[in-house]
Order: sequence, then structure tokens, then C-alpha cells
Amino acid sequence: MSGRKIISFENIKVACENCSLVSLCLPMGLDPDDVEKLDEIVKRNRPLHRGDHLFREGDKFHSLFVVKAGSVKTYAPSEDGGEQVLGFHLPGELIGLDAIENEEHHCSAKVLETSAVCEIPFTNLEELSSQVPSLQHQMYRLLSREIGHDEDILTLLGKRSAEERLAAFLISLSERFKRRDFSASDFYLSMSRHEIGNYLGLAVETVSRLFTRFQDEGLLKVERKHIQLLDIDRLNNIIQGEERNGNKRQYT
Amino acid sequence: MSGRKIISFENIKVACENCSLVSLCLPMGLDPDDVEKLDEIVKRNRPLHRGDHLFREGDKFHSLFVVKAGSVKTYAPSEDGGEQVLGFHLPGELIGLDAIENEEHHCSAKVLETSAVCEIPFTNLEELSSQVPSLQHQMYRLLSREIGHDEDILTLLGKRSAEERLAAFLISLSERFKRRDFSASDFYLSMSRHEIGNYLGLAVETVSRLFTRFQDEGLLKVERKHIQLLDIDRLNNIIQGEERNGNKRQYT
DNA sequence: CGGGCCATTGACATTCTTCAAAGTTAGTGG
DNA sequence: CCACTAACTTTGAAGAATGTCAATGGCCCG
Repeated sequence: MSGRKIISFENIKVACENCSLVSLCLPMGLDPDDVEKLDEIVKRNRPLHRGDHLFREGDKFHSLFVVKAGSVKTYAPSEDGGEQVLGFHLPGELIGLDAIENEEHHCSAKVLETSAVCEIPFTNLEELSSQVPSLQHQMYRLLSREIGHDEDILTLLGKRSAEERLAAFLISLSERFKRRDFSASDFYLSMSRHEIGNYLGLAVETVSRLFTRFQDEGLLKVERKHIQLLDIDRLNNIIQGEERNGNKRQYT
Repeated sequence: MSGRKIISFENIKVACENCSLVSLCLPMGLDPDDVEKLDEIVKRNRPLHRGDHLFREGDKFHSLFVVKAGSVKTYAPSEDGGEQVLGFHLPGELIGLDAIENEEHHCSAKVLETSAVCEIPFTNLEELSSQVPSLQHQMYRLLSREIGHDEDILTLLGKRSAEERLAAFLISLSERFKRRDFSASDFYLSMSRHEIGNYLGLAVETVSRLFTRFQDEGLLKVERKHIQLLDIDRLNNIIQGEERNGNKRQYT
């Protein structure tokens, strides 16, 4: 009980073993004893607020971060002040994996709404993982998952239709919320239309128009950041390129 | 000397320690002793030919592969017979990292030209890596690099201009050839225009037109698969969005 | 030598971006 | 608590970039 964290109002620190994200996060598949060891190296910082940075591109890499509550976006800033949004991260998702290679952050991470984050010093994690094979395995899995996830996005951006992209984006959010026991069909977007467009490679105006079009077609109800998916099946059809324009997907 | 591989004409097996790719591949940063241990688990298969598959999406995952010579493309097949090209892999590059998570291949890998490939059974690699911290570290770095690389491509596809995409593609190839001591300005494309277009999210015709346009503008010389880059600086300018249309990159 | 795939080119269609403007919302400071 | 500004969102109209269709020629491989 030595390394146990204190619980306070300002800063509710839930040990990994009690965290609702345990099945999504690093401890997955670990023995209780090993979870405890992991727990001891995890730092739980106080809440972050909209606009705060976890890190910026070029910062020295020290820790991985796990979203505990709220949401975070990662993005690659470009010289001219622009940026490319790389991802939106929900509770249970790891951030900073791309920084391991050069011990330097490859992108920036900014908090989209009031959020809680766990910090895992990588040196400690690496050391622990060489002592705990199941943790090493879980690390490999998580890194691999991230690669697979990025490839999924590549496939998404390869599809050209703007409708397909937005539909896929919404379904992705929906499924991720669902796994976290949030509603799969009723949620709030923590990112702006601008950020959605940037992420999907579309102009803001296109995103906005699509939302109203989807609404007109009864696919969803949108009121600013509040989204209600009304016909998830049909959204899935759109992703497949089945709906509309008589499925034209070749690219053999 | 027990596990040493035999050298034959049909199948030139170079031990890791003698491989020219040592600085790009897994052994990077390892002690000679550890390289030897790694060497013992690496399988070196006989040459593969154009069209051969290393694995297909859905195959059970056993091994990672490293391109030793030649080139390989990875792609995600879609139900309707189409596909999304995920990457082109040159000597020294690892393939299959996205399969670790579910022990099942997440994409397919097809050989583009006569190639040589090393196969690394993952179970052995994982076991060895938990005994050799520097190998574990190198594994983390490689996985992390792959994530960073995928993010770079996302950024690339976020740029909308077709010119920027093709220029970035050519520069990427050029730099990768360079690191392998091939010419950075004179090389052959092992992939078809179709595959390039698919990878970049462009129609074949657009790719073809861009090649001729680039040639007309003196940026390069193209003759079927043979490419000679004549003005790498200007290609880099195009990537930055500096050249042409008075740099219009906002997406703040 | 033949067939099929690959590449190129032209003409046309369409989607999406760009530009412009107005309405909304949220946050700030008085 | 209210006024005010800045940022965000929406909508319309026009234009541009890229995709689609179609046809031809060339190359590679069997």
C-alpha cells in the first residue's frame, strides 16, 4: 500500500485496477499484480482545460498519455501556421506513441474540452515491460493497433466522396463512444467543424453542408455540437459506397 | 556457429551482421552478440516474384517480414474487389506490424518485382526482445516510426492538390533510395500508375497527366517506369505549397 | 505473334473548394 | 447582468480541380 495515491476532491485519482477504462487501456490482459506495478508508475495530473497542450511538436519525449475523461486532438503544425489534424482521442486512448522513435514529439496534442489525463513516464514503462512479458506484449499490441488504425484512416481518405468521409467519421465516433458505455447515437462533438474538415481533408463549408444534407435526409439530427444519429444502418451503407450514385467504387 | 545459414547460389543468405541494411533494419543499435542472437531466428527465404503474396488480409499472423531487395506493396482489399494501397516498401522496411494486435493480418502484401525477404517469426522475436532490452527498445522505436510515417501520409493526403501529392511521393521515394545508396534522382518505379493513383487518392489519368506536366516544366524526365528527377528543389517547393497558385494554404 | 494490361490524351461532367455575407454562439469585460 | 467582440456556423453563387468516359497506342509476356 506504499505507492497508493490519495483521493481528493480536486483531483480524483482512480487506481488502474478500478478504472473503467481498464479493458481499453494498457492494463488489458495483465495480472492484478502486474496492474499494481503499472499503477505505481502512472501519474495522474489535475484536470486540463480547453486549449491546454499536453505537448507540442518538437518537445522532448518523456511520457505517454492516456485520456481518462474528455477529449484531445493531435495535429501536425505546418510552418505557415496551418495544421493537419491527425486524430481525436477519447477516454482510454493512448497519445504520444509516435514520439518513441526519436524521443521527440512528432505532433502536438491539445485538449478540446475539460479533460483528465494519465501520464506514464516511458522510461519506467519500458523498464517494467521488460520485466513483465505480458505488459511487453500489450505494448506491442497497442502500438500495432495504432498502426492499424492509421491505415484505416488512410483507406478512408483514399475514398474520395465527402459523404463517405463524414459518415465514416460519425460512425467511428459512435462506435468508440459505445465501447465506453456512452450513447452510440446521441453525443456531443468536442471539435469544431473546421477541425472535422481539416481531419477529413474537406473544407469547412463542405462539412457544414453535409450535416444539413444528412439531416434533411433523416440520417441524423444536428444542432450545433449535439448529434443524434437516427439511421446508423444507412450511414453504414454510405460508407460502403452502396447508397447513392449507384455504387461506383472501382479502384481495382 | 551452430545456427549458421548456408550460402548457396540460388539463395544468397547474408547474415544480419553483414547485411547492408543493418543500419535501417532491426539490428540497429544492438551489440554484435545480440545481432547474432537475432540472426539465429531470422529465416531467409528464396526469392519471390512479381505478384507473389507475403500474406493476405485475414491470414493468421506468424512473422514480420523485412524487404531485403526489391519492393513490396501493402494494400487493404475491399469487398467489392477494389483495394486501397497502404504503402510501398523498400529494402530495410518492416512489413506486418499492424498484425500484432489481433494475430491476424490487417492488410495484404504483394511483391511488385523479384524480391528477397527476411522472415522473422514474431513469437521468437518477442521472446528475444524481453531478454534483450536494446532489442525491445528497437522494436518500440520501429513501431513508433511506423506510426509517425503513417501520420506523415495522413498529412500528405490532407493536402488536397494533386501536384503536391505526386511531388511528395516522388521526393519520398528519392530520399528512401538515397538512404539505401541508390540514386536519389534516377530510379525505376516498380508500381503502376494505377497503384500510385490509388495510393495518393488520385485517378490514374490524373497521375499520368501530372507526370507529363512535370516533364514539360522541366522538373523531371519520365519514360514509362524510368524516372529522373531534374529539379528536386522545385519539387520540394511544390510540396510546401509555395510554388504555383501563390501559396494558398490556410486550414488554420 | 497475339492478347491484354498499362499508359496517355482529349472532351466532358461533377464534386468540392473558394469567395462572400449574414446569422449564432460563447466568452469577456464593464 | 448586459453589451460587445471574436470565433464559429451556415448558406448561396461561381469557379476550378479532378474524376469519368472514351479511344488510341505501346509494351510485355506467354
